[in-house]
Amino acid sequence: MTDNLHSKMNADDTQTSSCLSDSVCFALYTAGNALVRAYRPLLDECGLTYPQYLVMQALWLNDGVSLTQLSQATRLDLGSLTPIVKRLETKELLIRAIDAEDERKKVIRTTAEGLALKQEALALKQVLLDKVTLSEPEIESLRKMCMTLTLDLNRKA
Amino acid sequence: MTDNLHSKMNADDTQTSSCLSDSVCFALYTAGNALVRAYRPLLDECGLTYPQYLVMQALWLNDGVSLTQLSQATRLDLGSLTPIVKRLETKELLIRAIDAEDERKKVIRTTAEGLALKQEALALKQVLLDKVTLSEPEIESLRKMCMTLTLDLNRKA
DNA sequence: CGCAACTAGTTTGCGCGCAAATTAAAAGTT
DNA sequence: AACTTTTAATTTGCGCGCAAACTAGTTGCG
Repeated sequence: MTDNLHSKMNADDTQTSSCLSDSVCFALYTAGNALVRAYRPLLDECGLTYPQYLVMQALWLNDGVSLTQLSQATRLDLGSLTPIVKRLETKELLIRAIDAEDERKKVIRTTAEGLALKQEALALKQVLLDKVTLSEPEIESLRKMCMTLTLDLNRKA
Repeated sequence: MTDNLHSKMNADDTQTSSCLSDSVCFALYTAGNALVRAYRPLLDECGLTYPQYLVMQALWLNDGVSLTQLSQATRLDLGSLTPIVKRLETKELLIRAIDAEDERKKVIRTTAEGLALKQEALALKQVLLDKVTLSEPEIESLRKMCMTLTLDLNRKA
């Protein structure tokens, strides 16, 4: 095991508080980066980045939504989402139309080409899953704790 | 609870494999983003970004190392690290010297100013920790699973 | 010695992630 | 109807994260 930021904790770490808390931040940050990095070569085959993949997933579940709705579904910032969706439109995987009811809103709809990508893209999960040594209950527990953490950190108070 | 990408899973999710696997990716990615976002206003007081904070932490633990060693400690890419370290040098929190033994290597050393930041910066952890509703064992479990996942995903085979 | 192979670090290019400022349309107010 | 306020989306600026190309020392090997 190569030694990283937190693999060895000396005595005075207890002094500057638990050290656990920050260690988990480092671990989480690193795991997130590793995830996107691992997904990249797989998604390259589909011509997608990971955030773009998230957007397509959201649309496969729920098509014809506004940008704001898409932002809530993917938890991506609107300012991040606009260029991502534009790139997906350039790739002709979706279309951005103006909502007739409310001209501020856009209606995002997958194209046939975008829909066609669904089976291929969703199959990639298994490739990554096969590399992971965690058990299914552990993975589910990890997922739940990540979601709890996200909610906790997003809370204003 | 606002509905996001994976909070509702319909029947045919089981068809396109477990859906668990991908849900955990989404959760992990989102939690990582939430973490950095939550840290930002706190670290602003120290004039640091989260990756810059990681680098300083690594140096507080182990000063006078090469860029490559720093890359291993923080698990940050060398290409990411170079500009980060340069910015920290601009802020006069560290100094980049050339290793006399091997002129390819740089020796990164914290300044007095960089060291002075340690107590202030490490205290910020507690602020974030206070927002989190997970128990200490859960946090430790989360940390371990993230590290396992990182190792798994970085494995070549 | 001379030269190929390797290593440490930098640079480049692209796509985020997000805060802040901006634009334009809708809703509320008097 | 004329205004303020709110909302939806875009734009701008900056700092990553990383693959790929590059530069410049170092090592290995005949």
